[in-house]
Amino acid sequence: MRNTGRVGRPRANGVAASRHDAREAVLDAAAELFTTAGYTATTTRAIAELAGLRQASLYYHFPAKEDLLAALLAETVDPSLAVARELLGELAPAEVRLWALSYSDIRLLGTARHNLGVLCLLPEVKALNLTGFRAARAELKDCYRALIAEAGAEPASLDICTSLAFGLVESVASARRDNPRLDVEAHARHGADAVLRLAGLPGASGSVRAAGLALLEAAALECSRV
Amino acid sequence: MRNTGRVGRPRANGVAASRHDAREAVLDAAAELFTTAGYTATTTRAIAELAGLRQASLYYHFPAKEDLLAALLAETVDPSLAVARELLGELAPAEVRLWALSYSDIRLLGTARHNLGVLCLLPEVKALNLTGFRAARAELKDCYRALIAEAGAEPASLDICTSLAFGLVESVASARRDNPRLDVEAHARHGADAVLRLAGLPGASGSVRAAGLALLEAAALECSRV
DNA sequence: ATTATCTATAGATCTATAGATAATGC
DNA sequence: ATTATCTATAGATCTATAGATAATGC
Repeated sequence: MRNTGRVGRPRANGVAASRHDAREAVLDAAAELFTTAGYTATTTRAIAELAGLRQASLYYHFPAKEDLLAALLAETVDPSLAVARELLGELAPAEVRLWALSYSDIRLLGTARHNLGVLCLLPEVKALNLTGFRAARAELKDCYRALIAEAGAEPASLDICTSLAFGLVESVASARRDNPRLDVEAHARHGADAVLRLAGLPGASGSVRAAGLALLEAAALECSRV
Repeated sequence: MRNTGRVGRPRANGVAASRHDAREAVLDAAAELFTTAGYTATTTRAIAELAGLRQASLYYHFPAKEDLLAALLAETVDPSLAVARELLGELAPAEVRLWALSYSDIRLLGTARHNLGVLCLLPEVKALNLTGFRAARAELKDCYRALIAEAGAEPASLDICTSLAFGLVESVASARRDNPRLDVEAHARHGADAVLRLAGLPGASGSVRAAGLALLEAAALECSRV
């Protein structure tokens, strides 16, 4: 063959893609299959087929199947963590920052391609040694804890409040799986309201919402998606 | 060998168990491994080893691996559904019944052996054809919806409220995995309070708690664990 | 005869590696 | 020479079945 414009042996299916695009296509296929069928239940052959190349060719882009999962998990938690770190340093009241963080996280999880949020809940994530992701998720949870504490919830139930808030936010992944046509924007607003209420804060007054949205927009934090 | 008191060829490891106990041991082993490693990642060999018999002997008790998962899922959702059906027929205010249902479900999920709640979140459950479980879980969710509606939440957000409440209740499974020493009783009380608050109900006053607990005790609903 | 197990294995995978190949780049 | 793929396959599973076996029950 001549002049496909790409180096390397052509694909069996004829499609040509840049190195970067090939990598993305593989990740995209893995995301779809991992989220719907599960990690172990998804074979490298199925991923390759969906991505348009042969099974063995995956290993040119990723050293092992586990690295696909690691890359996708990072893609899920890193943007959330970036927002959380920014918000921790802002001057707005803790209540407003907690609302903004909850809203932003629900939105990120709800709009990410292929419902990547469910990956966080896979047992394989705990069993495999995905240290980087686990540390990032723990740090994110700590941000919730810090904001809840600063907003003045009674300290006796701080851990429980944090668990409940974090669980509520992450549950958008289940909700989205149960109902793929979920109204993510509404879910995010009501969900963030709910986080304030369950933390025992007056919250959910229109002013907190407005301040939270303004805060995110000011810092252009919503666009920090990878 | 003579007089082990059990019919059938003795086990390789010498332990004798009744038919019923053998079945329970297999389910117990499957529960532990499915919840920690995942369904597909758990091999029938590993289950058998933990249960104390040979891989092929599983198939005397269950026709296929999938039936193990189905049995465990039923064990998880059936008690919750039984409570929900009872509560729908009670005369107490919807607010109290919603509190009681949330509290009871969080407690059931939080105290069940081996954190079976995480099974509901496995992608395999959606991919495989576990019709019975899926129907039961949908009915349970409908009970939440009915109680939230009856308690007077604004109808525009009924579906979202229901998703959030259901997600918050089920999230005890993640919380328990993150922290195995979780205080389930406290989590259940705060979680049920949180469900009322996120539904926009005044709730969480001591009187609702007391009435909810009394309602469960009166109907002896908490003991309906399989 | 019935029961509950066992041993052995068929048949179908699955992940990852080895090494060939078909492009472009120089 | 370098790059990105391919074909082929090693080696290790995994689920489920076939058929033997070692108890008790009658």
